[in-house]
Amino acid sequence: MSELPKAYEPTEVEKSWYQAWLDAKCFEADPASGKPPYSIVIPPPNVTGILHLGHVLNNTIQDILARRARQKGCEVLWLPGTDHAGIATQTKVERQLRDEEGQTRRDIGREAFLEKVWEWKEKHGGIIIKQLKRLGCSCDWSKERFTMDADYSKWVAKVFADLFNDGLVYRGKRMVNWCPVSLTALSDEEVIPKKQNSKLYYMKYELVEEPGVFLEVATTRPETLMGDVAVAVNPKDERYGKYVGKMVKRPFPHTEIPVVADDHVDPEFGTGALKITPAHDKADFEIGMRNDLEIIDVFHPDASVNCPEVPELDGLDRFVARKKAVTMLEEMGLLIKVEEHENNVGFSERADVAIEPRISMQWFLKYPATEETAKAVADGDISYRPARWAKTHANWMDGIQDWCVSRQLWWGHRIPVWYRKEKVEALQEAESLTLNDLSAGDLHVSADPPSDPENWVQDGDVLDTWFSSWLWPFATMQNLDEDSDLVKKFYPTTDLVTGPDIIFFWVARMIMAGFRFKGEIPFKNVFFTSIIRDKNGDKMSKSRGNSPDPIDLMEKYGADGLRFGLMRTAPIGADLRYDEVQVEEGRNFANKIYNACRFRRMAGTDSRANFSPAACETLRPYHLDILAKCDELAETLEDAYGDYRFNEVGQQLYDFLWGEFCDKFLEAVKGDLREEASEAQRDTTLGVFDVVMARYLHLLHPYMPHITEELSVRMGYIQEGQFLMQKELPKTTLLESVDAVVIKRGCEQAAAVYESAAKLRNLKAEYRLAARKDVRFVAKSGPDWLEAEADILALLVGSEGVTRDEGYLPEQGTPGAVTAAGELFMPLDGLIDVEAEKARLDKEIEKIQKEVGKSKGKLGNEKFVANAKPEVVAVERERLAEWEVKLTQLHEMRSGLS
RNA sequence: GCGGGAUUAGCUCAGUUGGUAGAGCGACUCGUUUACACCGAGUAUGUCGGCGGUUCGAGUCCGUCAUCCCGUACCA
Repeated sequence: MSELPKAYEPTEVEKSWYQAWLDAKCFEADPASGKPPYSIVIPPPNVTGILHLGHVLNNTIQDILARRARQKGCEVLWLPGTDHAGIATQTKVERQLRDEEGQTRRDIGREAFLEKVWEWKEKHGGIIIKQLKRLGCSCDWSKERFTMDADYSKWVAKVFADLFNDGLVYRGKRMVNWCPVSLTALSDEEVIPKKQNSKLYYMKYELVEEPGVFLEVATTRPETLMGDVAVAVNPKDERYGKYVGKMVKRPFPHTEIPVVADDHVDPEFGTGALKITPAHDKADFEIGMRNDLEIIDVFHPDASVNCPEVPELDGLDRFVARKKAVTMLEEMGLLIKVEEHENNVGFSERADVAIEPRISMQWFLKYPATEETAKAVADGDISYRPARWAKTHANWMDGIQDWCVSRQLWWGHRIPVWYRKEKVEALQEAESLTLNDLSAGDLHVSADPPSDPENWVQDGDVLDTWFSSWLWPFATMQNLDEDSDLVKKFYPTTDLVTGPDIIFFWVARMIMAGFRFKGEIPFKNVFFTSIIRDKNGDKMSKSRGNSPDPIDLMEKYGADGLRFGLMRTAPIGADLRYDEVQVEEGRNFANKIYNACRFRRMAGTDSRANFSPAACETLRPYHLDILAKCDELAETLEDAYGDYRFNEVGQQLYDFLWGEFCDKFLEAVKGDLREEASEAQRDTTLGVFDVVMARYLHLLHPYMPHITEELSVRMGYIQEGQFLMQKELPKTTLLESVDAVVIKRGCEQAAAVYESAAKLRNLKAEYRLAARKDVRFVAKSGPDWLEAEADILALLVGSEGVTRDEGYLPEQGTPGAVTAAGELFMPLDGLIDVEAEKARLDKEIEKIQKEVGKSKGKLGNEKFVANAKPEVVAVERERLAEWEVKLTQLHEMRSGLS
C-alpha cells in the first residue's frame, strides 16, 4: 500500500539533505541582499576539539535562531570558525612529542615545534566542524574563519599596537598566576579556586634583641620560609606593638628579619603574626611593597625549590619540600603545633595543578571602554538572557583587574613587539629591565614588523588566546585593510549564544573590544545556555567519562531527535540534567510525524496543499478545530520565540502534533478516508490534513530541519528542487477569511465531542468494559448537532453507537456523564459485579462531596463573590452545578443497586 | 563574607499579570480496529522544603529558617 518503511530511518535522510543544502548554497549569506539582516557569530570551538553535548545544545539554539530568521524573511549570516586554543593545543602536541619521540618542545626548537602544531591542526582540526555539519548547522561555511588566519592575526597585532599607543598595554614585573606545569603566566580568569584540606603550621621566631623570647607565627606554606623577609603584625594589636621595629631570627637560611606593622594582618587569625614572603604570595607582595622589603624568589619556574643555601630543600618539589621543612622546624624545636585548616587554593584551569603566585615580567592590559561596557549591559542596550547574568557581569566589571595577556607559550599570536638587537642581550640578562629602560627608538610596537628586521628581535611570548577571541565578532567579517560588505550588512550582530561560564573570558571582553575598535556594541542580545549535567547532577567531563558522544546519539536517534529532545527539556536559565530518554523521545516524536504522513499517503499521494478552507463548504468541526489550533500554535510560537523560551516552543510543537493532530483530529476524521466515505468528505479531510501538515512542518523546521524538509518534499508540499528551509513563513493564517462565528461554533462542537469521548471512555474503563466494542450509549438530551456527530463520537469511544432518545428512562443505577454534548448514559444490562460497584460508588460519592463542600464554601464567601473577577466566579458556579448533578446521579445509581 | 540560583508526583522538569496543581518517563490495568508498540485507551501518585505574613483566596507576592548547587572575594 505504501512504499514507506514502517519506522522513520533518519540517518541517510539527514546526510543527504545536508548535502543538498550545501550544494544549493542555502546557507550562504549575501551582503548585497535587500532583506533585513540577521547575524550570529559562532562561539569558536577549539580547533582540535571534539563535539560534546554542550556544543550540541549551544549550536542547536543558534541553528534554530538562524533558520527561524530565514523563515521570517531575513538575510542570515551565521559565521562559523574555530579557535587556536593556545594552551590546550600546545599541551596536546607537547604530550605527543614526549610520548612518541621522548622530546620536549625546547629540544626541537620553536620553529620545528610550531611546524608540528600546524601538522597536528591539519590532522585533527576540523573534526568538530564535520560534527556540527552532522547536527544540521546552517553555518555559512564559505566564510569559515580561524583565529590564526593571516588576516585575523593582523587584527590581533594591530589591536595590541593601538592599545599600546593608548598607554593601556604595558610591560611590567608583577605578581602573576604562574602555572608550574604549563610554565606560563595565566589571567585571573584561568585560575579556579578550590577548597583544600590543608594544615596550619604554628612556629616561632626568636627575637634577636631578647634571646629566649619568641614571636609565634602561623603559616600554611612552611616551604616558602626561605623567602621570608619580615614578620608583620597589626599596628593596633597590643600584644605585638612592642616588637615592631625589632628583628627576629629566620631559621633557614639563617638570617635576621624585621618585624613590621601592616593593617592587612588580621589579629584574630592564627597567632596574629604573619610571615612575609613577597615573592610567593600576593598579599605578602603588597605588604612588601608598602614596607619596602626585599623580594626573595626561592622557586624555580616549575615550583621546585631554588635555594642552594639550604641543601636539604634545594631542588625538591614544593609539596615534598613542605614536609621536609616541617621536619626541620620540628628538629630545631621551633614547631609549636599543627592544625587542620580548610583554605582556598587557586588551580590552573587547564593543567589542574595549584598555581604559584610568582613575580615575573609580563604584558598587561588596562581594559578599554569599561564604562561603556558596564553601561551597555546595565541599561539593556545589550540584553542578557536570563537577565540575572547582567548582575554577574556588573560584579566582575566592578572589581576588574588588569589583564595579563602574555603567555610563555609558542602556539599563538606572537606579541608584536620588537627590541633593538643590541639591547636584547641586556634584556635577557636582566629580567628586571623594563620598557622604561628602553628609549623609544629601541622599541618597535606595530602590526607590521620593522623594515630592517636584521636589527631587531621580537618578544618571545605569545598572547592569551582570549586576546584574539575578543575580536571575533568583527575580525571575522572584515579584513584590516578593507571595509567589507559583510561588516556593513551584518555588523553589529543580532544574537550571541554561549555558556554563562565564559561571561568574563569572552562576552564582556568582546563588548569592550566592540566599543574600542568599532565604536559600538558587537551584538544586541546574549542568550546564555544551560550547563549540561549528567543524571546525578555532575558536570560532564571527559575524565568522569559521563559525557556521551553526540555522534553516537545521532547515529542511534537521528540529529533531529537529539536536537528536539534536548531543546524540549532544556530549561531556561537553569542547568539541564541530561538523560538519554530525552533523546529517545525526540526520536519517537520524529517517528510519530512520519507515521502521520505515512497514514495520509495510504489515501493517495496527490498533494492538496492548495486546499482553501475558506472556499470549502463541507468543513466539519474537527477540521475547523485543527485549523484553528494550528493558527494558535503559530501565534504561541511567535511569543515564545520573542522571549527565547525554546523549551516552550518545543513543548508546543510536541503537544500540537501528538495531542491535537494525531490523537484527536486524525482519529476523528479517519472515517472520511474509508472507501465508503463520500468524495467530498475525503477531499475535505485530505485538504485539511495537507494544509495543516504543510504549515506544521514549516513551523517545526528550525527544530527538526531534516525530517521536515524530507516530508515536505515527499508529501508534495513544496516543489522538487525547492527547499523548505528557504521558504518564508506565510503571514496569513489558515483560517483567513473564514467567518469567526463559524470557527467558534466548530471548535466548540469539536471540543464537546472530544470531551465526551474522554468521559465515555472513562465510563467504559471504570466498568472494565474498555475492550468491549458492543457497548451502546444513549443521549437523553443534547445539542441539535449531536446526531450529526454521534457516529464520530462512537468511533472515538470504541462503541457500537450513540443514539439519541429524549424519552429514555434510565434504569436506576445506570452510569452516565454530563457533557457539553449532552446527558449520556451507558446501559449496563446487568453485567456488573454489584458489590464491587457499590463500594466504588461510595468512594466516588465521598470524593465529590468533598469537592462540593469546598466549592460551596468558596461561593458562600461574600468577599470572594465581591472581589473575584466575574468570569472566575462564573466558572466556580458552573463547576459546582456540575458536581451537584454528578452527585445526584451517583446517589441514584447507588440506590438503584441496593 | 558577598552575590546568584534551586527546593512541585518515584525520576526529569513545566507552571509569565495570585483564582479547582500539569507533561514526559517510570509503575499498574486494558488493547494490535486502515499510520505509528519508537503505538493507543485508561488508572494511581503531590500538607508545591519548613514556619510566619499580605489577601476573600498563595506553588505564584513579602519575610524568615533549612538543605543543596553555582559564581566571587578572602585569614596567612
